[in-house]
Amino acid sequence: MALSHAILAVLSENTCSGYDLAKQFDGSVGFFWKATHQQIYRELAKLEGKGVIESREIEQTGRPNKKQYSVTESGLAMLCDWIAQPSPVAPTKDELLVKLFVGHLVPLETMLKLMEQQRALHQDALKTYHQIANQYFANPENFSQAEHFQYLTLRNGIHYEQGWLNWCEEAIVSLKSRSE
Amino acid sequence: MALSHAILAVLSENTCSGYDLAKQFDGSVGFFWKATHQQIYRELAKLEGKGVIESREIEQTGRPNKKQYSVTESGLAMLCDWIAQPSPVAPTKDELLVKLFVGHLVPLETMLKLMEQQRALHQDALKTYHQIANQYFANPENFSQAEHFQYLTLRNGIHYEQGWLNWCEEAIVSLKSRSE
DNA sequence: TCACGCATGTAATCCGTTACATGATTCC
DNA sequence: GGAATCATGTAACGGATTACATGCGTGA
Repeated sequence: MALSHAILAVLSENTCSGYDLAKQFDGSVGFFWKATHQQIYRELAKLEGKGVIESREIEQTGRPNKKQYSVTESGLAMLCDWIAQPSPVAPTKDELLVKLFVGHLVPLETMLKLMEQQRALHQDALKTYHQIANQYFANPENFSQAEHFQYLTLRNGIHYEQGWLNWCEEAIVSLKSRSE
Repeated sequence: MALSHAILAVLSENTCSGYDLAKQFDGSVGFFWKATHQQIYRELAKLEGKGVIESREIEQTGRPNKKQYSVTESGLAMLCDWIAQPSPVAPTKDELLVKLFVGHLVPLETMLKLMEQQRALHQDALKTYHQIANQYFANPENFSQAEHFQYLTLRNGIHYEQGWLNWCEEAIVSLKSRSE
């Protein structure tokens, strides 16, 4: 159910095509909600059927025409209703932790290698987030309200990645010290 | 694909029934991989078909008989192979962050209420994790290898929840200060 | 007596993933 | 000439969710 709301959310910011949406779900919003273009096109058709979004064909020269979607009044009402509902904590599904849970089944080096790979991935992610912060959110004094909210989601990502990095460090040290 | 591996992982620790598995996926392992009993029964049937697990009927008096599953040699090999493969970072899907992303659409109080609810949920989770640490992992010196690995997954949960709490604090303060 | 725990399952629906498909333009 | 970008979709499959279904035993 939540993909539909995520699409409404993105469309409420800037009306755009399925293709444009797919790109946003592979950056910005994609940091906390992923979707492929196939999911998006299917969902757009459904949402238009319900009347919460509407489309108009945009003629283009040189490139294929596109359908630009926008949120209707009833769609916006639906979105705001949804926002106000309490949200449960997002359940985690983490493959690495499943592996670690039975880490004693493989050589310690194998497990250490996995952990170091994971650490590198989280380092990259953190670096990306810091770059975004410097590029788009350099001066918090001048934020619009919308920017302020988006900045808070970025801060979440930074806390999250930093937390993972701290844990990776701790766990790697702990595994190494135990092997001696 | 990963549910099958998670089931193999749990079964490799202690051979048990679908019902018992379902309970574990609603505690311990469930902290990083959720599954309902329907998913589990379906997957068990598939895994038995492939020959990576096998079952034997346990007669019981007073309560329904149960099928006890255990991992076969080929199943264990498959599990160890899987563990050694590199794992990508688990993608996050977080409803609250989608809401926050378009938080300017609703009154600030609504958003603040959501954030405070979320903070309370993460406080509870952190408390639970600390209790588990005190109950089951009180003296790290005497850990078996298996316990050590499981302790590391618990430490991950603690880092994760603490990170979220820190962010909630920061975000709530930031939202409140901006409203003045 | 009524709810809860034990134990297993079917059925329907929905969501997510992967592959396939088309066709123009632009950049190297 | 070939790859990448823009733009939209179909088809098939598999994973996840929710509801429905059964039936015995135990304890409040």
